[in-house]
Amino acid sequence: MNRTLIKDLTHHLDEQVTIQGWLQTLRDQKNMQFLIVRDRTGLVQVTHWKKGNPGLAELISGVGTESALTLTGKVVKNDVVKLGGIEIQLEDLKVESAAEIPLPFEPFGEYLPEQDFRMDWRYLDLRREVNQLIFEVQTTAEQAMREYWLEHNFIEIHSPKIVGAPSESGAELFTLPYFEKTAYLAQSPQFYKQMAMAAGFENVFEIGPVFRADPSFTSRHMTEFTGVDMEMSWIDSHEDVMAFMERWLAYTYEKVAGKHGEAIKETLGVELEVPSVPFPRIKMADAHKLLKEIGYKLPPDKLHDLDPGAERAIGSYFKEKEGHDYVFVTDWPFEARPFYHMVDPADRTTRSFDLLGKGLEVSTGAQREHRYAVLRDQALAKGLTEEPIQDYLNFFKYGTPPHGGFGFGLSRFLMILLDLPNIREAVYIFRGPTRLTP
RNA sequence: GGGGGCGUGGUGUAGUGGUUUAACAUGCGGCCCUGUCAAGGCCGAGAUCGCGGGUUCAAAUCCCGUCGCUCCCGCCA
Repeated sequence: MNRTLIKDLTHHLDEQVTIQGWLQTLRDQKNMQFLIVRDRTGLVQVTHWKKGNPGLAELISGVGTESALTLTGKVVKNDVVKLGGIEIQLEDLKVESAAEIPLPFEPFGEYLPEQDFRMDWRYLDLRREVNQLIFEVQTTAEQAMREYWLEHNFIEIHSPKIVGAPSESGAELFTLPYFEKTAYLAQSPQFYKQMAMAAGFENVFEIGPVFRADPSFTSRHMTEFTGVDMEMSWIDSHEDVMAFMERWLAYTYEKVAGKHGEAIKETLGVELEVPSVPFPRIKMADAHKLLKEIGYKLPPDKLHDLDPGAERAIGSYFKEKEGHDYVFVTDWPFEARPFYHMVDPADRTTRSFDLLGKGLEVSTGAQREHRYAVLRDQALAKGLTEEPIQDYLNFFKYGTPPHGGFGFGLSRFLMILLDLPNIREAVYIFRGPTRLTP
């Protein structure tokens, strides 16, 4: 099979070609049949003069839209044709796989079913151009991230997703029967990437699944998502992590904008702007002052934290003030952070940050506490006991460099990048508290 | 887990107490017309209005319960 892609048809004028794709529209007339055929690269009109081949005409009449076809014919220039000014004069057609009639919904209709229904028929939903673009962008973004890491001597790791002990709070863990024991699905690669620091890998990254048993019903939570994690050694503070991260992210934007900028603008109406480096930074204490100034009232139980409304307020403040989509909120109080974040002796804040993108929390990072005794004491201060985290604490017994890193949500990043209103549009298959299929 | 909203043919909507044999669009089936191109025209099938109970002479419409979906909050990426 010598398949020609639809986007390349203009290079084959007056030649016989074979194309493969889906029937998007059939206009079945008295004398002529017009088939609009789609592959990943575009659309083309295929014409058939019925009297030339009545048998073929009959076959075509019975083909449902979205059937998978192989078509052979001659490419001709025809200015009358509104779709690209070319058409294929059909000679042969093979129905590789007929689509049942009717379809559950029309992926290319003038309106879309509600999201939950589209999720039921995700493979049809994904046929839409915008969805193909989203995952092309994701592919390019991940490649750019890897490129940047590899240029900076990072090692890729794949940490286990079946774990024997909680890696952080112990909440939000899925349990799993494991022979005679109970295991858990990893809620984070946190401990394992720190283990790589103890192992002398110096710089590591991992892109992999993360599981959270939190029954969260929002447009930005999933029970399984792809975590983008990295950890780097020999840092002085969280500032080193942020400085790396913003360049890494700007590099990713450059690559995505270069490859898909036009398509993104055309299909999604979003003008990609590569964020300038450095990103704005604001310390948590100052963020609280800022919120007071701009009149955002935090609930009383949020004295050491931010709520989503505050994050959106801070995001739009920096967008307006500095024209920046991203802002680091740094130096969080220990009360709002996990035990392994390093506490700065100067002001008792942690050397940590959240990265907000368009007001959405997309990443959390920190310098980690690498001193065994201090780490143990911080765990105890959080009410943890040593026993379940002893394996983790042991990482810091035999020479572990100062280090830090971040976790970053891949789908949340796509939401921010492409202005998607719901994380379910930014992930291949959504997993939520009540969504286990397809 | 707490709170709000929604649930009407396959799909998207209209209808918020009686004039509704539930309307419109799209899709589906049939016929007609035509090198069509967001094709057009005519006809047709398709919903006991999520489910259960109640109020009323009368319920898609009001009330209660329940289920489903959804958004917000909590929590986080």
